[in-house]
Amino acid sequence: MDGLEPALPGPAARAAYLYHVSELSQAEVAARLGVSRATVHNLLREARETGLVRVSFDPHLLGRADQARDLATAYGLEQAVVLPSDDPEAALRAAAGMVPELVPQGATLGVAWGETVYRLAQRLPQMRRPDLTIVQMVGSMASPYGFNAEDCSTLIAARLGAACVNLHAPAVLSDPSLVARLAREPIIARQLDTLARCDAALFAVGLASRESHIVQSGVADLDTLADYHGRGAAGVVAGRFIDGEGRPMSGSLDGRLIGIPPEGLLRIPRRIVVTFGAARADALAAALRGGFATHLVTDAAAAEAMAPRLPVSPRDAGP
Amino acid sequence: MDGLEPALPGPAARAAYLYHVSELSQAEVAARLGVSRATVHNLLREARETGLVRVSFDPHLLGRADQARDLATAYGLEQAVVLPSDDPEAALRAAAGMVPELVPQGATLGVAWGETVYRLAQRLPQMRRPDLTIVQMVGSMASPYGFNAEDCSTLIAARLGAACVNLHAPAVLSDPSLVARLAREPIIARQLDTLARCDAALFAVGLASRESHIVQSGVADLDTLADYHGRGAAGVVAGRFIDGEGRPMSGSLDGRLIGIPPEGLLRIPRRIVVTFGAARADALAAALRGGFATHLVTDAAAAEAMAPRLPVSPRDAGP
DNA sequence: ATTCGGGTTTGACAGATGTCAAGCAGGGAT
DNA sequence: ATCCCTGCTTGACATCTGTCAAACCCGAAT
Repeated sequence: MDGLEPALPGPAARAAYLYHVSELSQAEVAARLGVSRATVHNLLREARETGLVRVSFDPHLLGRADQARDLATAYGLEQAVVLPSDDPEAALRAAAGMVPELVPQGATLGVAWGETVYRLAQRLPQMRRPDLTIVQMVGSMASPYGFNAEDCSTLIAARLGAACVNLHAPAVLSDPSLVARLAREPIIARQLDTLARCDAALFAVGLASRESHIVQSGVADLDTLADYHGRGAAGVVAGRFIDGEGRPMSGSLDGRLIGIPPEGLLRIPRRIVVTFGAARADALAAALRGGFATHLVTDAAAAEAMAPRLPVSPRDAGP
Repeated sequence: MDGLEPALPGPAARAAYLYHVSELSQAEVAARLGVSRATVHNLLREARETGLVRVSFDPHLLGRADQARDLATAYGLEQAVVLPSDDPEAALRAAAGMVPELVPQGATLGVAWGETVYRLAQRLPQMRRPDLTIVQMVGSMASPYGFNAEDCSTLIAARLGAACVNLHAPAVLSDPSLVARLAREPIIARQLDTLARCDAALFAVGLASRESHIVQSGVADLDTLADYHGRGAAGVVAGRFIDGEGRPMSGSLDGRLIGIPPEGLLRIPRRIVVTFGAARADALAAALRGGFATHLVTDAAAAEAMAPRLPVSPRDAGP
């Protein structure tokens, strides 16, 4: 795990150093390296893509600092970041850029899966953090989106240069007794045990609607959805329905899911939630009320749509 | 300490977001912001200078990885980085870029002073790390270089956005008994106490020659220097002469210096040494032999000049 | 020996960026 | 009211950068 060095990209590193640190122009770098300018350009692109050089962005000074503070105080978050909504793609990239900074040194990071998490994962910067371990928090399902459950954790681990522990089990079974037996299997038990020891978790809040990945991927069928929805389901967190107050709901899925249980999730000390869009504002607000997040990354649209629902005095700041 | 927000540079942040994250061209950003392209360019410069956006550089993949590994194993360092020597200015910038990453979260960082540390400090990226506390490890002296002792710690703290504790005492006094009395003064005692609790230290290795800042600033006069030098002084660490094996030397300065003592320095768990140039190779090697560093940033010139002096088998790596 | 195919490098162009002197706005002094 | 000074903004130019099709290289297959 330490022996296989990832084949250092010598010329790219040299070019990147001369360009970014020595502040030579691409033409000057080309002259020193004895190649063409175009090649230098390609080397620099490579250096960026492999994470050798990185442009990072301080999210705190993004203008929406006031909204972020309001959210953080209202829901007792350690930290909240509100990104501009005008360009969803950019917001996702910005979120991807800051998530790694929210994961502490040496942490074991549990990740859920879903469209948001997957799209975030795709945009994570390439890093080298062998100190991290990524573990899949929710069992797998074949997914209609072109990604499947394992891909989320695997991709995140690959991007972050971290180790990866996948949960080799389906997300849902038809019979609680089978779940119980499976959970006693040593391989699965060990993985569930790792989950209980996570230092951090990364997940999104899903919708309790037929567009939700939990429905699309078949974890819940339409009847199940209708049942939970009829009883007030406000959203989905790590594969579990929650009500408007963020309480995990019981129902026909009880005992049939393989993955971290809500109380286990809540025991993880750092819980990073990434969720965008006004459409998800209600679900997000419910999850926050349930205390699922300690760190939140969202966008202005969601933040504004949540504002009327702030639990207490939204702003008591001075003039 | 938390109330005075540092006046968020709204337009700069907005421009930086649109440019770096949304990946618009400067012209497009200008159109959206209703200003000229040149202004956008200025805003982007400002964003870079204030640390809002930052280009960071992975130092591990810099090509000299083999030399770095040799040094690390030879001297039992946790981490060593060897930068190219062809452009000293660039090496200093690169070092400045990586030093903040070597300082752990929430640490109290002791800093020595001298030309290297000061020049490094000037090139540190602008950050916001209120979790850090910078403390001056060595007493002050009027300095002939245009910087004085306090400037090092103050500048480092300012750059890093950290708190700062300065040592309000001279580096050297004529009489040990006066030092002892001064050290019992509550104000000084408290500061020395903070020093004993540092989580990390940053310093350079100085030369035991008349060019050394320790001589130039008057901590040691020429006679003192001649004495220590005659008895085999190989370098200076945090204001104290060390011999070729890195042992602190006794002499006429005994008991007359105010600042962290060598054994106190060695008790700090993370000791970051930054020293460049073949001329300092001997001094650096001595300091490393004395175990003063856990983390080293140096250049190829110094590394090569040190190579013959490696304590044991320099390279036993494969083909 | 020759051909083929993949990947890399190059040259040239279109477009983006950095620079700088001139222009402009706002505030303080006369 | 006018002037001047300072600091920000602008337009225009010179340079630098990104792109892409054509050229090239090299190993594998015929």
